[in-house]
This record gives sequence, C-alpha cells and structure tokens, in this order.
Amino acid sequence: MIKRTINRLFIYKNALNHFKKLGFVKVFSDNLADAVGVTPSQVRKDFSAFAISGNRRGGYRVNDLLENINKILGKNKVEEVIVVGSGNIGRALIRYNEGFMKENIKIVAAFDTDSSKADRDNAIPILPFEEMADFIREKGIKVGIIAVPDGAAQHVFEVMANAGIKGVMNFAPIMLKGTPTAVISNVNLALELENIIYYVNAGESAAYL
Amino acid sequence: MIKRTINRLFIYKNALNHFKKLGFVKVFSDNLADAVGVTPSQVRKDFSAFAISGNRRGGYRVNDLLENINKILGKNKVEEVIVVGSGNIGRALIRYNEGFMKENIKIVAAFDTDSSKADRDNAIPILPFEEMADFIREKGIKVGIIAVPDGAAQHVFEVMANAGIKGVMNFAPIMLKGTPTAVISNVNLALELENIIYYVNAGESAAYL
DNA sequence: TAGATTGTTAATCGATTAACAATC
DNA sequence: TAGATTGTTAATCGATTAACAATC
Repeated sequence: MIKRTINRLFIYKNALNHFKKLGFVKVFSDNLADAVGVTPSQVRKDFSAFAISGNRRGGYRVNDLLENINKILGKNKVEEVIVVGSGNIGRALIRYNEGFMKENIKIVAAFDTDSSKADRDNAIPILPFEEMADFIREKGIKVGIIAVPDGAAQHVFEVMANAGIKGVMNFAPIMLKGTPTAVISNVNLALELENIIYYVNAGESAAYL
Repeated sequence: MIKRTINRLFIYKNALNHFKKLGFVKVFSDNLADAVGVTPSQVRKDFSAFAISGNRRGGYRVNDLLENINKILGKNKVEEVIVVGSGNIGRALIRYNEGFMKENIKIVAAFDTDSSKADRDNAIPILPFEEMADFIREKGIKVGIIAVPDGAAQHVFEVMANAGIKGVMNFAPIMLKGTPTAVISNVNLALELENIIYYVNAGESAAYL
C-alpha cells in the first residue's frame, strides 16, 4: 500500500539525515535497508514508486535523495496542532512539545471541558473547550490530537471536524465514526505494551512487532 | 499474521468490556466488527484461529468470549516495567502511569545517566543508570521502555538485554541491533503526526492510517 | 420449520521479496 | 572492460474478504 511507502519515506529521510551528519556522500539501497530494517529491494521499490532514481553502480547521492524525498513529503513550514484533553496524556504531549518541534510540529494550544483547568498564561495555553471551534477556524488549524476519556472522544471529534480539522491523532481506544473528511490515526500506548508483554510471557523472542 | 490477530484480540477484549458494561449478553460478529472497524469475516476468522466458538444463529455470549480471550491473552497479574530516560518522553510516560495501571501495567522505576536527576523519594523513583542492571535482576523485570536520545538507545538496549529484559518499547527513532532475545516495538509519535500531516496537506481524507 | 449466523474453505487482494537485464 | 548496483518485472508470501454449507 502506498501508505506504507509514505511512512517508510519518512523513515528513510531520518536515516539519510543521520548518514549526512556522518559525512556520507553516497548511499546504496543496502545501507538504507540495514539502517531502517527492510530489504534492499524494498528500498528500491519505494523509490521507484516515486520515480526517484540513483546511479546504477553508484548508488544514490545523499543530498539528491533528501531533496527528492523532501519534495515528496513537502516538509517545509511549521504545522500548528492542538490537543484536546489536559489529563495525563494531554499534559504529557504538551510537555513533549519540544520533541515535536524538531519535526516542525508545534502544539499551539490545549483545550479542556473542565474550564477550571484553563491557563491562558502558559506557554501553551489551556483553554475552555467551548473556545475550540472558533480557535480552529480563526487560526486555520488542520490537525488535532484527541486525548480525552473514551466517552467524550466521539463528540470531541465531531466538533473538531465541523470546525475544519482534517487530521486527527486519537488516543482514545474507540473507533471514531462518521464525518469521512478527516484522516485518523489511532495510538494506544497501553495496547502496545500489552502486546509486548504478551509475547514476552509467551516466551517469544527476536520479533519486531 | 498471528501478530495482527493477537493485537485485534486485545481490541476485541476492550470492545467486549464496553458491551458488557452496556448490559449486552450476546454479541454477533457484526457487532464486534462495527465496534472495532474490521469485517465480520475477520472477527470470525480471528476467533477460529484460537478455536473460540460461538453459537450458529446465536452469536457469542459476551462473558464466555471474554473468558476465552482472557485465557489466551493471559492478563492476570500486574506487569512491572521500567523506563530509561527521564527527558520529555520518559517523564510524560511516568506521569501517564495511571493510564497504564488500568491495563495492569505498572512503571516501577525510571533511570537516567544524569545522576543529578536521581530522585529516590518520588512515587516512581528516578535512579542512576548504573543501578539499572541490578534492579532488573533483583526484581525480575522483563519489560523496559527506552526513552533516551538516539545516540544512547543502542547501548541502553544492550545493557537491558544483558540484564534479562525480554521486551522493549523503543521511542528512539533507530533500529536496535543484535541481541535477538527480546521483543521490540518501536513507537514514534512525531512520525505518526508527520504522516497525518502529509495526508492532510495532500488533500486526502476518510482514511484510517 | 424457516431464518439467521457461525465456521471454514476458496478467492482475492496487496505487499514484500527475489531475480535479473540494463547500465554506469 | 569487468564488476557492482540499480530499476523493474515476476514470483512469493501472507493477510483479508467473500461465499456458502453446516446448524442452532
């Protein structure tokens, strides 16, 4: 699926930046494959899908490759995102903001239905949920993170989508329904850990999940 | 792959607990499929793979299903895990601990090479990295979370693996090499967001990533 | 019984890998 | 040139979906 190819493109980009920092001028599909854990065929196939070409015998020039990939992935300006829910996950994400900044992602505000949690003076202000829709519209926010309790997630999603949000990272363990105008990615750290624990207790090893 | 089936089993379990709370006594493959976003065939296939059976015409009894799934997934006792790195992600995870507790997962300690960050009085103590190996051995810890800078991740992983860690959730954007005795799951929230942003800017919609 | 749903097999779909001719 | 690596096609692999006989 092209989704996976796009995802790997981001990963290749990351590896290439490492290589560049190490002074590499050229890389071979073999090098990239090793670095990110796929086969060399996969690397070449992925590039081929986007008409990125190297030199037979000479591999790929790191700078050219990065330029090509960046053109495809279009990472240029900072993307402003919002977080809804200032519980454990929400606050954790806000605190992790500087990690996102490295990738040109900036959390610009958080929202919470409990307006007693409002804190407009914070570097990343925490605002009452009622202000969210206007905020989204005014600032033209396109991406939001849902970090509210299960029961509230669907409603929050609908309000977001109505206000113009086009992409959502959802930490609530439910399927968001309706409004097929947004890209949704579900993240569940506890589920991830549960899976790891399952394989550990099952005595499995040497597996990448 | 059976990995995906196991993962879905955890998700079914979650949905079933919801159903149970709502008073459902029976569910059909259709209900579960709707709830978690797969096809009814998939649900039946997954159950079939573990010889879980229902009643033709009568669907599955919620309690029986939960019992069967729990038997397979073996979730009973609390699993103690450690976190290495008390930077942004590490601290965020520690703070999210109560979210993990709901799934019987407990972060019991964090470790950091910067021993000035040590804090033995915290509910979840932050200890010097040098103490980690002994801690793992003494407490029989099997699962660890790597939340250190890229450059340190490989070394941390090796120390962990040598001390007996069998499962790792890795937040560093690198492929951990060697030591094929541990299950590894890579998590990269920034990458997840980058993907969402890509599709939003590409004008795609209605996609689950 | 008639009808609806399971359980399972077969068909489809898509992604990964292998292989190799082209070529730098 | 000889040798190594790409680019792409074909083969493989595995997962999902469809279909339907079994049956409650």
